[in-house]
Amino acid sequence: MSHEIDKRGGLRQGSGRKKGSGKFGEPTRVMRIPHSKVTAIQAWLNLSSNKNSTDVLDGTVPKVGLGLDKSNKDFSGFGWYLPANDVSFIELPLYSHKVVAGFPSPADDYVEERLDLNEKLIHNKEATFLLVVQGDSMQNIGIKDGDTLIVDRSLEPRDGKIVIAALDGELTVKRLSMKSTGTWLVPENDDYPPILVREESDIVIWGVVTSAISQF
Amino acid sequence: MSHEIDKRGGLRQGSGRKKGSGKFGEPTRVMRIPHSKVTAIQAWLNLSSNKNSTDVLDGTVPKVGLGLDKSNKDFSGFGWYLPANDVSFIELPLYSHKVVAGFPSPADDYVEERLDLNEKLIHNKEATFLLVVQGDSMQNIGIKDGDTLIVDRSLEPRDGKIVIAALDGELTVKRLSMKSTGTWLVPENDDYPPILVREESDIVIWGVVTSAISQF
DNA sequence: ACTATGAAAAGTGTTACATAAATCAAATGA
DNA sequence: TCATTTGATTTATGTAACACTTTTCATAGT
Repeated sequence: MSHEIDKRGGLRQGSGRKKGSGKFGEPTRVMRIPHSKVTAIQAWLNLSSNKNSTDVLDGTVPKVGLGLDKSNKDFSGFGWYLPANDVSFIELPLYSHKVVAGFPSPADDYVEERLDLNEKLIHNKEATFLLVVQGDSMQNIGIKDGDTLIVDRSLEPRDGKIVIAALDGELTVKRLSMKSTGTWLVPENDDYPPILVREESDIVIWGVVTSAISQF
Repeated sequence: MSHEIDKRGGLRQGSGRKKGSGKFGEPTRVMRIPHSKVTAIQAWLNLSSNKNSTDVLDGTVPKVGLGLDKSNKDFSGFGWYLPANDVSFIELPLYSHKVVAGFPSPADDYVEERLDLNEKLIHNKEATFLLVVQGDSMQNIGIKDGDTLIVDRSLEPRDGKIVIAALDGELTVKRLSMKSTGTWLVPENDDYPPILVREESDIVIWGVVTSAISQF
């Protein structure tokens, strides 16, 4: 005769571990990572899974209607932070065009203003990094191959802004365009087509380009 | 009777794919990554897979991710402006906390080296000044109305350099061209003609343009 | 009512596996 | 002879599978 089977457990609704209860709070997937970056990525993952960390960027994180999920919140991780060195100050004379119509010398009274390039170009040094452009997809607005971009990740990506976007694992610089037709990443070069950002697209906005520097 | 077995191949020394011939140039391991960070990490790995480069400013555009859907032909690649500590990170196979500090993080503690834009852009502080462009005569090389130019008076104006020239009392930015036909000030805009600098012209070269800055 | 027990559902790190790509040497062909 | 083809060999790479672990809930037992 059959002895009593333990009736504990059994199929029941709502049992089991809850989704999102892991240390990342979201689903995961496996990726192959080169050894030299394993430690760095682990550190980053630990950083962002640390809830009480005083993330400088909290609160200034862009919210975009890009079909992005809450992954937006974790902007904290990437980009090389190269804040301006606050020790060294170089003040430069700035001549307005009308003034230099004459022949002033840098030492004379025609100097209207002196400024520090760091102050002029970097407004939020903790959230600013630089990168170098390769490619010509933005040449119409003067961003050329080899130019250095100053990127501020604390600025909200708005319609019309030049943004750095990681789309399906590739970094691009494009103009963000939010139309009734959807959200687009628009090159400034007629040889390249605009890219429609679909709902299911895997996209992360890394920051807003505030300046482009060409060196001759 | 046994027919002839193909004798091609067979065990041999040194055959096969070489170690380090993958896109990362080093061994890899699998890691579990939260979905929200997959794109960012992919982008970062693509950026950093410029193996042989020790050039601080260089960066190569990633090739194809194998098996990955990389439909996006339209791209502008980037090179990072790599700070010194990142070079160390690449060259030294250490996993100390110091090295991980090269990994981008919003926390100030993780920034080892700060970049000074003044140092990057200005080489001779005493002889350098800024001015703001008016007009579009140099738009072909990305110098646009409103851009800020960094001008070094200590550099010698040579053929091909972008210079600030005062010609007959008027200040212009042009490319200096010294040909057998004479000395020319050449606009980078087809709507404007090159200007021949005659013997009797009243011309002073104010300096050589080293950088142009566009702000968005 | 309170605790203990065990099944269920999800998380996590690692291994395994199926191709893909790269490389070399023998075989083949010009 | 010398270049090309062929196929084995080796490493690379993305994903599936696995062996746990952890969390959660329903029921049993006290």
